[in-house]
Amino acid sequence: MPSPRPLRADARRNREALLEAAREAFLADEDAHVEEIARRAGVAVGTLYRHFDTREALVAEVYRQEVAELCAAPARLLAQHSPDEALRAFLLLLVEHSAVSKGMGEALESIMATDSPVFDDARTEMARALDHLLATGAAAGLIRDGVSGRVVLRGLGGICSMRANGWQEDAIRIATILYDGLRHEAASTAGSRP
Amino acid sequence: MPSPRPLRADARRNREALLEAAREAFLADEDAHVEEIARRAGVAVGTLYRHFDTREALVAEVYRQEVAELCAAPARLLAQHSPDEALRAFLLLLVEHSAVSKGMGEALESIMATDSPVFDDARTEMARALDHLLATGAAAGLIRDGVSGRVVLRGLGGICSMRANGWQEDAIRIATILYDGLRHEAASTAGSRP
DNA sequence: CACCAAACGGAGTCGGACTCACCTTAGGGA
DNA sequence: TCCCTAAGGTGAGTCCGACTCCGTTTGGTG
Repeated sequence: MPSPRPLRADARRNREALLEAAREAFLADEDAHVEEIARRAGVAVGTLYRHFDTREALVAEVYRQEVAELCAAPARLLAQHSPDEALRAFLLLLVEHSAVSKGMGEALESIMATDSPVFDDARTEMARALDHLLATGAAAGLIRDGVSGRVVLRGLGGICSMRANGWQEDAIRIATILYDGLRHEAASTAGSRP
Repeated sequence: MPSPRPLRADARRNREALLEAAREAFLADEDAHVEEIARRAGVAVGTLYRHFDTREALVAEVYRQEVAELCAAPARLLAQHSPDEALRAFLLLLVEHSAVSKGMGEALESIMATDSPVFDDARTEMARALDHLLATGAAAGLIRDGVSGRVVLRGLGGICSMRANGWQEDAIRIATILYDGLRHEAASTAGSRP
């Protein structure tokens, strides 16, 4: 049940090459074609499709790795800052990450917009990481409670799906507004917790 | 310079039919094919392409009309409620509008994500409408100042680009958080105004 | 080193958006 | 009323990208 077969050496190498090529391609050009990615990886399209069912599956895998990296951030930030500072830092980190890799925004967007099982793990992991951050803050009375990581994650989707000019300043402002909204123990409530 | 030629009667009729067919098609099925839209309108694809350069141009026009409708809302709400209540009502109205027409979310997303001149008018109009709302609120001391309609609009993009299950409750919560963040005269600031 | 299942290559299929050469018709003028 | 003509309509065909399929190659095992 764990792994039926260990994957042949050349296959593993090609898989790696494809992921790397895809990452590069997506960073350079948002809608890179499968042929182009395969070429970069030095394989034929058939090989690409042996490893990834569809173009989207490849995209998903690349972004899953990216997201996993981001998921480690909240715990690290909590170790270094107060919970509310950690929250703010995380929001801004996310904006920065989006700036570095334009592809990232699309990833979050997809993660949010689909029910695809491909993204479920990433979503869950990220939500858990954020839950930790929010719960710690709420326990300290610094952040409003009753807000789940999943909800905040969706708010972030809006930040990262923007690619028009001047988006980055706007993203920082939105992150700040969200942060203030979360920190502020609101007079208004939004119904039962999600 | 106003209009070079007045457009023949049958052409105008077909144009209307296409827009109507497209609206229906997009409401029913997010990625309706051009053939399908043409069929619904009772014309051939060639006719569709005589009126709209690309599929996207057609989408843009349909959504431009939708957006124009939403743009009228802030002024109306201000006439009936206090500025902060009007703001909250508008945010929730937007969520509701998204619920009714799934296509709407994609529209806002596109409006935000592209620099396409197609959407410039809609964006500007909407931003102006929101500016009015925000400025009125700020003047009354009910809403933080220094926030432009454009910025809030981008925050809304996040609300409306969500289509996963349970999105609507989450959208309402995010709208509320944004609202609280905007109303709250923040201790923190987000740099100079955008 | 012989074998064979796993992996690879790449021409071919398929499904969309879009085009273009020809046909149809609204509507203005004689 | 009936041409005449340019605006408008048609739909088979092109193009282009994701994806498939089967003949060929190769890692790794006895």
